[in-house]
Amino acid sequence: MSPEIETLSLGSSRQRDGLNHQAIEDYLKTIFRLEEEQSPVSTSRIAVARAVKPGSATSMVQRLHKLNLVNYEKHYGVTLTGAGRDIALEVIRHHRLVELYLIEALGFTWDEVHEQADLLEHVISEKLEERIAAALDYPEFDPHGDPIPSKDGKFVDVPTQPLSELGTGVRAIVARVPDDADSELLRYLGDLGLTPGKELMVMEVAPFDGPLELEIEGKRQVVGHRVACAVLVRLV
Amino acid sequence: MSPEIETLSLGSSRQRDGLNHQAIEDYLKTIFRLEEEQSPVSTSRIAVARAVKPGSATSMVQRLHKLNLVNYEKHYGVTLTGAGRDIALEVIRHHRLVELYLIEALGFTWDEVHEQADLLEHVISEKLEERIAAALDYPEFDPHGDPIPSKDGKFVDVPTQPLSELGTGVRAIVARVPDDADSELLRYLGDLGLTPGKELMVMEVAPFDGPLELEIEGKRQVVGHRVACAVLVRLV
DNA sequence: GTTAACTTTTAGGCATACCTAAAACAGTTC
DNA sequence: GAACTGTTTTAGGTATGCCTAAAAGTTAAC
Repeated sequence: MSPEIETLSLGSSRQRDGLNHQAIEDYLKTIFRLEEEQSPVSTSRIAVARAVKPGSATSMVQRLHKLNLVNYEKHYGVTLTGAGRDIALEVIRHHRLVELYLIEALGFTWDEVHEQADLLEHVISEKLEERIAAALDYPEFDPHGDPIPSKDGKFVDVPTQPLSELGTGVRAIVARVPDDADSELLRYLGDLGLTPGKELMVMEVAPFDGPLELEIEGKRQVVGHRVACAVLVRLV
Repeated sequence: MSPEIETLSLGSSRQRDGLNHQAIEDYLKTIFRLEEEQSPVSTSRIAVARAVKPGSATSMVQRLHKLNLVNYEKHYGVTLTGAGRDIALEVIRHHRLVELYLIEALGFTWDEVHEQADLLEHVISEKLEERIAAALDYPEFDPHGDPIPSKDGKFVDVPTQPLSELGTGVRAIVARVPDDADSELLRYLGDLGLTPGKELMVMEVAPFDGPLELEIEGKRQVVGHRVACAVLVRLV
């Protein structure tokens, strides 16, 4: 690791060297997520995901490239370097630990935590991260079912598929729900019982992207197609 | 309150309007503290306290003035407006609540919390602030003995004096220790038993700013003059 | 192979928050 | 009241991270 990269991974470095690492960390996190969908990542996908103009994304990518945090070839795409991935995973680890902590220790509901965690993730020192992880007994998943990377960058990879793709009669367990969804959707999912770990059975699937009828904890529920797309499940 | 000020007091506003409120909040906090010592506050005192050049302090003061957060007359000095004071007190409340929380809930020691709290204080939402305060049962003092302002901006004002000013035979209770001191000093004070709430008696005072001999919890301790200046006490 | 449609990059601007260096000012001394 | 001293302000410059608008590049259609 070059000296700059070393500095980047320290929580309090913003104070010392004047760099605003929040923007860098947010871009790396975005690129990591987009790479999971498809790699390499185009600058336009980054622009859309970050809600900035294409030119802004390109110039930030060029900066990340100079810092050796991404591989970048113009008109082709972007991938994270090892150093970039390390930082992305650390920020994601902070985010997911904080989300779980806010719920477990401070009584937040799962629809409230995402925004607050987006702010806190950038200012968590190594020590605080460790204390939070210890208080939660080193959890592997956050409240939305997303895996929490360990300190060495490893995390559980559960193969999942959208609930919307299941056929009638299939049994499955809710694995993940979107963590950045608006609160409305998460509260709705919570009311339905569609939370990570819950077992469900598909009773009926209406054609042409119609609603699904589910049985969850003995209760029959009907959910629309768009909602079913957002919920990832693993088969029993 | 003008619309800008309203926005300023929201924790997540940095995301929305691109303003970096951290700098503004830090300046307001600094001015609040300096006003307690002496009001109005000169731009040079601000520059020293914030470890920036005089010109930088002046230009930020001019900006705060435009935002109606400070009263400012050039070559005379700066005072906080009501709106500026509100923001300063909110940030201070966050800082002190977080310091106490890190110690009480996450096992930090009192010499470790200041730096982390300086980062967290700017990203605590109203809701998180409330949950932390509730978890601590709405405390009135932080671990260093500094009063925690309530939501409506009120806080306990304990009249204190430096330990170094006491005469032989005087009994006193430790009220406050510097919260931004380096960890070394705080650990040293902790080892001596010079923590808020502890009762002490001055056994002997050496002349010419010499050391003091104290009795704390039945043990005799000798502390140097510079250390005694840093500890504020109230008389029994 | 040229054109059209789209994506991507470049060029030039703006606000924040710092810097340095020089000019302006205030308060004191002679 | 003129000169000196130290403080304070102004002027001009840098880096970040966004913007808009125009240029350049890529891909697909004809």
